[in-house]
Amino acid sequence: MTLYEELVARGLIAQVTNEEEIKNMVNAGKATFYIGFDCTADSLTAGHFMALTLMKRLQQAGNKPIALIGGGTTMIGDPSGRTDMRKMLTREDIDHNAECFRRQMERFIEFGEGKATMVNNADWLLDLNYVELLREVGACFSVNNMLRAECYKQRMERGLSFFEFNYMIMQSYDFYYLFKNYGCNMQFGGDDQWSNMLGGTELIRKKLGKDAHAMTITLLTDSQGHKMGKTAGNAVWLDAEKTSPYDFFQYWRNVGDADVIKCMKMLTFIPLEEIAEYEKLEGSELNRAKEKLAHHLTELVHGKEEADKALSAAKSVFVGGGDNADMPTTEVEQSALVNGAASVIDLLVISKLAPSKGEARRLIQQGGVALDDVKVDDVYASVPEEKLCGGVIVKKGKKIYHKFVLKK
RNA sequence: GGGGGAAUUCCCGAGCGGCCAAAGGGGGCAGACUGUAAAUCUGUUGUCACUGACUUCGGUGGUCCGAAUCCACCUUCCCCCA
Repeated sequence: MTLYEELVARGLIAQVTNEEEIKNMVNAGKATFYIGFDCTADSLTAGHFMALTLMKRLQQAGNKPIALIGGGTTMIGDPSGRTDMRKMLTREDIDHNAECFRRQMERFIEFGEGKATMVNNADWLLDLNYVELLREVGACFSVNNMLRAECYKQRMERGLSFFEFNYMIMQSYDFYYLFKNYGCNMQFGGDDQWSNMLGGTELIRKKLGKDAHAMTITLLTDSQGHKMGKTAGNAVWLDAEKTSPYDFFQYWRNVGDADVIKCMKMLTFIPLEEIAEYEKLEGSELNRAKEKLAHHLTELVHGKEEADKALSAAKSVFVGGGDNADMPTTEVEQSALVNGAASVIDLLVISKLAPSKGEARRLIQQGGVALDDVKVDDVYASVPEEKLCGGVIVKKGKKIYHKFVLKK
């Protein structure tokens, strides 16, 4: 099976400019492609992850990846599919975020001479001269067409500033710049980037009379059409500090039945034949597939050791037995004790299991909290110091377990 | 430049002087049912010292015994005319 066939089989490809040419180029390892990452946060997310795996797949087949950090474009913010303007970030924030991205990517993609390259569009975008740019590039864009672009649809209803409107031009310029200076002949991106990417191929055609290609990756959505990689509106981060390996593992362990196989195909490097085996599973047997998915992804992002730990911690909690040493744990300060005991409400708040005392109280009232597997029915319940020394396990809801130990 | 609207709790959206911590929906959380799934039903969803108090309705001042609701100014956005 050729690389391109595999990408199709995994359901990764959404749209392409010219399938035949792209297929041949990619299969032959002749593509130099780029994917842009806007650094609006200090860590990559599960959403970026698919793009990273794609870069890796292509790199393995001999193609040359360019990871573009959007130090310049982030100064504007992509309005695609958004209903409101992004908050403006300072240059310092952006530089910091770009650095964080670089570190995370380096663990995943091979950079270096003859391998992947990393560039930052701040290096060329920030020095552009306005009038010059208008004459050189602006002349190539039709406002009429831009307004018709899918990515601005939503914003047309609520208002789009000229500032953000320019995002497409910046992104197109990136592609043009990389084409000229790095021989980059293809761009990848999320499917929501399609219009922006076409802007680039068009610019290259108009300015240089050459063909460049674009290809978008299917957006990973669950069976209800929601974007995956978020919990309650919060991103699932690749940074262990922001999303612990255990939580990362749990996120994938908990995907819906209808989504496991899709996730396996799109995110993992598990061979398709093996996935086909998992696809035969039904009902509760699918839990095996979920476990595999979660372990595989956690291993890719955090390493085998962390993945094993997360698996064993999850097993100890949900199946019994196993080792609970790696369960998420909070060390309770001596100062949190009142009369030699820590109230359950305080524990819930300290560990952020509950955002406020009121919420913690409600959780207990609704029977959502258990202490060492015994339901807590008193709002004022507390854990005595002796017991806390040995460690207690608090269960919040059905799936969240957290260990508390008194800090020595 | 002229005219007309709008800003409400996580989101959408009611409220238009006291009965408003603010309807309804979405989302979240919890309970029941389950397979760490989905669907469904129920409860809950500002903070705290929780039968009470405190802080919230774009911002700042004002009117009033009393303001999310009225007035003035400011900020941002939308629509129409140029």
